[in-house]
Amino acid sequence: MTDTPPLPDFDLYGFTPYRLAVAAKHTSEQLARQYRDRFGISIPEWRVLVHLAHSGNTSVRDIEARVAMEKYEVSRAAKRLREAGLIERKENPEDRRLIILSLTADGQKMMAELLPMAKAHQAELEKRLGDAFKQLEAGLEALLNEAK
Amino acid sequence: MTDTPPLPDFDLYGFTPYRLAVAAKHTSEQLARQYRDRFGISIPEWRVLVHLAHSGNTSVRDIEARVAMEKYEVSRAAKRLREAGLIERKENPEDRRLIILSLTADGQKMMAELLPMAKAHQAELEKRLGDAFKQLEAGLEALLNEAK
DNA sequence: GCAATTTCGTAGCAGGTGCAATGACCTTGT
DNA sequence: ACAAGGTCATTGCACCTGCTACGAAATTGC
Repeated sequence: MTDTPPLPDFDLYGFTPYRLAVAAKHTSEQLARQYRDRFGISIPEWRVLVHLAHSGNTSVRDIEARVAMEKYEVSRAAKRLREAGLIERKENPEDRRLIILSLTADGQKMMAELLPMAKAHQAELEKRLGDAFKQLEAGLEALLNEAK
Repeated sequence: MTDTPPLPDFDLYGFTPYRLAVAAKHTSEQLARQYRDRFGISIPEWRVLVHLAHSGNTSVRDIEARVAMEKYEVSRAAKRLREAGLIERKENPEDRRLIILSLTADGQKMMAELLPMAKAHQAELEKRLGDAFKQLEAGLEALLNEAK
C-alpha cells in the first residue's frame, strides 16, 4: 500500500451545480416521461413546441436565443417534429436564409393537451414546496439574471 | 388559413423544471469545461472521482445510490477512468459480484488539483449571489429532501 | 442441498449529442 | 457591381446515453 497525498475535503452533496442538476432531473422526469410515453416527444422537442405555442411563427435562430438550446439542437428537434407532422416550415421571402416554423393543426391539438399538463405540474410543485418554492425561485431569478 | 383552437397561455421562462435545467447548465458549464480541457474528464466521470475521493473504496452500486447516476453510467464512467489509469478495480472476496473501485496514485494526484478548483468555483458562486444563494439553497434543500 | 429468484455489473443496440465544417444566402466596403 | 466577410440552418462524424438483456454470483424458499 503506497501512501496517499491527502485530498481536500469536498462533499458532492453540497456542491450547488450538482444539486441543481439533480433537482432539474427530478422535477422534469415525471412530466417528461408522461409526454414521452403519450406523444413520443423528447425534451428538446418539447421546448421547441412550447416556444412555438407561445410565440407563434419563429426561426431557428429565434428559438435558439430564447430557449437555451444550441442551434443544431433546435434544427434537429424541428426536423423530427416536421417528420411527425407537428410543425411545418416555410421560407421567409424577405430573407431566404431564415425559415419560419409554426405548429400544424395536429401540433396545436397536441399542445392543447400538453400545456395543461405542464401547468398542472408547475402548480403541484408550487403547492408541494410552499414557502421553499418562493425561496427557490428568488434564488433562481438571481442566478438566471446574471447569466446575461 | 384554417382556424386554430386557442392554446392555454404558458411561458417556458416561468417553468421551474426549465429554469432549474438552465441554471444547472449555467453553473456547471464553466467548471466542466475547465476540467474537460485540462484533464479530459466528463461530468459523469467527475462525479465518480469525487465520490471515490470522498468515500474511499466503493462499489458501482454504492456510487449509483449516492451520486444520482444510473448504474450503467457509473459502470461506463468507471471503465473510461480505468482506461485512463485514474482508478482501479479489485474483486470483493466477500461477495464476488461486487467490485471495489479506488483511485490510483495518478487519480489522487489529479483530484488534489481538481477539488480545489471545485471549491473555488463554489465559493465564487456563493459570493456572487450573496443572499440569493441562501434562498436558492433553502429551496433546493426542500426539493431534494422530498425526493427520497 | 438445490432450483428459483434476486442482485451486481457489463455490453449490444438504436438513437441522441457536441463539435466543426459546409452550403446557401445576405451585407458591407470599396 | 462584386469580392470578402458574416449569418443562418443543416449535416457528417465520433462519441455518449438510455434501455434492455445478459452472465455470474449470491440469497431465498422449499
